[in-house]
Amino acid sequence: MNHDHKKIEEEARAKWAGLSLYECNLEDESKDPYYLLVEFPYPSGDLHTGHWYAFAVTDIYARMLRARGKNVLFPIGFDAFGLPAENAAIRNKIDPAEWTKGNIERMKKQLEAMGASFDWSKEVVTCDPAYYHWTQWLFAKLFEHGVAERKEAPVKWCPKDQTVLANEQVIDGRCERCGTEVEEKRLTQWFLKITQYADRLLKNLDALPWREEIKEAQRAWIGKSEGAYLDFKIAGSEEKIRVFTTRPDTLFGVTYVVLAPEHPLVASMPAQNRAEVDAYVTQSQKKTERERSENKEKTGVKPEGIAAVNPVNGEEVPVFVADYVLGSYGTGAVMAVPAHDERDGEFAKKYNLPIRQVVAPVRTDMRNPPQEGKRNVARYNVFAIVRDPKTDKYLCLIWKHEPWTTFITGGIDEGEDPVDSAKREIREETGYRDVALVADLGITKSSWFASHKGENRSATNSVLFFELASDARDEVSADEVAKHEAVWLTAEAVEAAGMQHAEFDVVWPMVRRRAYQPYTDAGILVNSGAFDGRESEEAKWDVVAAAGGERTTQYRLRDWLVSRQRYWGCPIPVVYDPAGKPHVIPAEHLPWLLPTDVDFTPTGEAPLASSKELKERVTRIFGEGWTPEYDTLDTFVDSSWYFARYLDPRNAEQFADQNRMKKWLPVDRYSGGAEHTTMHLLYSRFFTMALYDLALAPVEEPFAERFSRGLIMGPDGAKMSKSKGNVVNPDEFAAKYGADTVRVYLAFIGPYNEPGNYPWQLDGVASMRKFLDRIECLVERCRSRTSAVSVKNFDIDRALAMASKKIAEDGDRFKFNTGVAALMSLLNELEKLSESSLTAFMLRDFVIMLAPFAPHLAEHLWEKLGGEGSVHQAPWPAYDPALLAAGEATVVVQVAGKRRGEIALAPDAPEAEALAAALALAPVASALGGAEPSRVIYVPGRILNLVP
RNA sequence: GCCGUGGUGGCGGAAUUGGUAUACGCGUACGACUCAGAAUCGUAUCCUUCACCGGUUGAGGGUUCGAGUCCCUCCCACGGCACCA
Repeated sequence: MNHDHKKIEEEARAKWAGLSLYECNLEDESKDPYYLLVEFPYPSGDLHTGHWYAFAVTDIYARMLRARGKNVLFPIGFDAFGLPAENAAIRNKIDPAEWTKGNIERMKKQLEAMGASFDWSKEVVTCDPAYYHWTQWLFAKLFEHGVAERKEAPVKWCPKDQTVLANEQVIDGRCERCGTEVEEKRLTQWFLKITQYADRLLKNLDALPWREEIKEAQRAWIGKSEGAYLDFKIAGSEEKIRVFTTRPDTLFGVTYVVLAPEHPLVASMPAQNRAEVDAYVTQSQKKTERERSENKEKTGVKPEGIAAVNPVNGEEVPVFVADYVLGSYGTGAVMAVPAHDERDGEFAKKYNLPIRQVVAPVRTDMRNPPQEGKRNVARYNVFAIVRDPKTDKYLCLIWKHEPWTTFITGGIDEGEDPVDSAKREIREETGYRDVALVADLGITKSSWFASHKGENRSATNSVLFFELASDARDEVSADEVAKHEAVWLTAEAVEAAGMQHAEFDVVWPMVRRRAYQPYTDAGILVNSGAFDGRESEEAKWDVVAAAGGERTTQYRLRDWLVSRQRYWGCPIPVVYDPAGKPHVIPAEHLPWLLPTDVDFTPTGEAPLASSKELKERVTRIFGEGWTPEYDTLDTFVDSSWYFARYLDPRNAEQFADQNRMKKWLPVDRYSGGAEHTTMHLLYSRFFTMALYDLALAPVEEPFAERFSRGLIMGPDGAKMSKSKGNVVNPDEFAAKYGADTVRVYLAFIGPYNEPGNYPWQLDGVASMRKFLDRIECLVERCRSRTSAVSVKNFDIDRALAMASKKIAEDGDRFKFNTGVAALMSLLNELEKLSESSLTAFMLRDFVIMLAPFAPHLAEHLWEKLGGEGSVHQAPWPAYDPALLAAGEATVVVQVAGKRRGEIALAPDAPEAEALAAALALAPVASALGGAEPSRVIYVPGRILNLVP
């Protein structure tokens, strides 16, 4: 341990405080603006490794960009509303505001000790009335334009705490606070209509240069599906059931219709067994989220006397009520097609409902594809699979003049029943005459080239599964014996044989389960009246038209429920008139302050309802009979626009100045945790888009780039947790080794541009301290460290130029690990120099490049080296680009792609020169064996490959 | 189950466009300094071999003068979604 990090850190902090180095002048036109944003923290009280990783490493980039001449906005604030403050208040009887304020003060000190170069003059705190004033104002704007609305909806309810929970407060179907299983309740709540923006939120993703996994997570969250509404009349009634389907092509396969228990028709339809239906509905509504997800066994009830009419063919089918259909998606009703949908298939099996196949899988035998110019013959075949239950083997034919193994197949004669013709073929080809049909596996279509007949076959196959009833066997004709031999194969042998059936992949899983399995892919329509023979994908919209349906698009995304029956949040700026109609609070009464005379022990009512002051305030301002809104806003609303407020945090007239937003938005780079790639990111995008439509924001998309960082694990490689006892407190390491050591360690641990997991390794931290000590030692060793005399050293100048380029480029890619590695390599080079050839010039360049990573030590060394002002005001080392290309390059010589040697050449040496030098190498000559290379591949400066 | 991302030494990882695989660091071994230890410094460290040769980026195949990188099949890990019709 060499340098005194405590003293160095204190001195550096004192120096920076006097220079106000990090305050961004938003109006500065002399430099390029760059908005670097990192997710603001919740003020929980103490910084943990996650905070260090988030802020210290992002700070490296902020400092790097400043040195590279950008006008960097690197702001910070606190996402200060939320449950922990309220829970602390309930537990310890303290004011959530006081609790939060104390935590913020403590965290500010820690952030400062980290060496983070945040611009504190832009600080925002979401629980500050000066901030939530504008959260409320924006909510009012959204309400005025119909983006916010009040409606009844199912919500999660904790029966013990007597309160509504946010989705994220429900963990495995239980309340995160008390562990009670949550229930669903219908309540009237405030929503933001994010679904109106679903399509734009989806489409814009294509153009955003974000990692695919982030975009895919958002796409999945939005969950777009295209389909149609179809109306099924209820027989003998004017009522109809509207269903949503993405597979109208399977309409002829509908054998029943299902309503969700919540569907309005369920209560009103004249079911003969009304009591039974009601009992089912009550029972399924009592089911907790947990029970529904744990037990996927399908249940349902059939309202007797009710039938639905298939709009395409007038067929009457039964109706069921079942909770495998969700009330909140589509129309809350589905047409069930058990032949082509897994869930319907499962339900139909349990309730013994008919399964009607209407889509036939189509396969082409790729080993014998149909040949052009050959006759096409359509056939109607049987395809019989026979299993012997005693031995669990399958009856197969090994062909004698063809390289085939097959099941038993054959043509169906005119007017013959497929089962009869299968039995006939089995008897003729193998002699077995006593087989029993076990399952009809449906219809397939296949085509191949029948080489023994010289024609293309296009077959419709009836696939039938039999079991051998007895070994009784007839004589097989000599003709058949000449063609193939009948053998019994185990399942493994069948799979290994590579059966000569194009549809084997579809049929075989059904055989193994001895039953038809729903076929969910596209194919050719069968049993579909006028649509028979058409491709399912192509015909689907024609079926919709024939059924009088309507094309439509559905989304998985629901409207955003923003009401919370909580105290510590932004009050929803709404009051109700004596008739109960909501009105937004006029702008002159904003901020609509959170009352302080509130009892926030959970009682089942929103805590604000206990405030006398709030009621009096409403009466005073709006009059007798007017009542307050008692709910507060989801904290995700607070954080959906904070990046705009950073641009103008003290503005009392507007949420942010339009010109500043024009100049600074979108955010250039947003760094955050992988856990926020769906909700927070989507909500922020939605907010920005909605404000854009209201001409309140200049951009549709708030974030040009988004980077998700990884997670720091405990030293044992497992996720840090108190119960595992592997929690690392970074402040202890900062105290022992210095903040710079922790910063460099976190930068070096792995790439910052991907969400991996990195263990906190004790030896690794110590080795970073060693690295910093070596740097200090080197500076001490430099005799002429304050000298202004520059001594040319070609190799070192080139090494500095390469490091300057590489570290900057790696920073742009958020790869600080390789940036640190470049500094280490450079240090290795510099350490090799004698004391006399070591100059202050090269060391100053080195220290400037070190400064983003180790800001305190770099400042200290900068002073030792006689640097002017602060190292954090020094420009990033410039270099002559010619230096990078200068000198000799190593060209690798390969013979037939194998490395045989290397030659030193000018980067622009001609091929002839390279070839001559290469042939002079003994290993190259011997590898060529004296022969002339037939081909020469030369990439100047890189490689010379000789192909014999 | 579906979608996405990834798989490289004992460990964290590097290889930016298809062009020297294993940079940088940890660990380990040996050596120097020391009465001794700690710290520090030096050397070695993918496998095989005394050395040359040969082999190696989850497994197998393909494209190419050349593949960690591109294509196909499979295995494994992590992340997201999941009764969404």
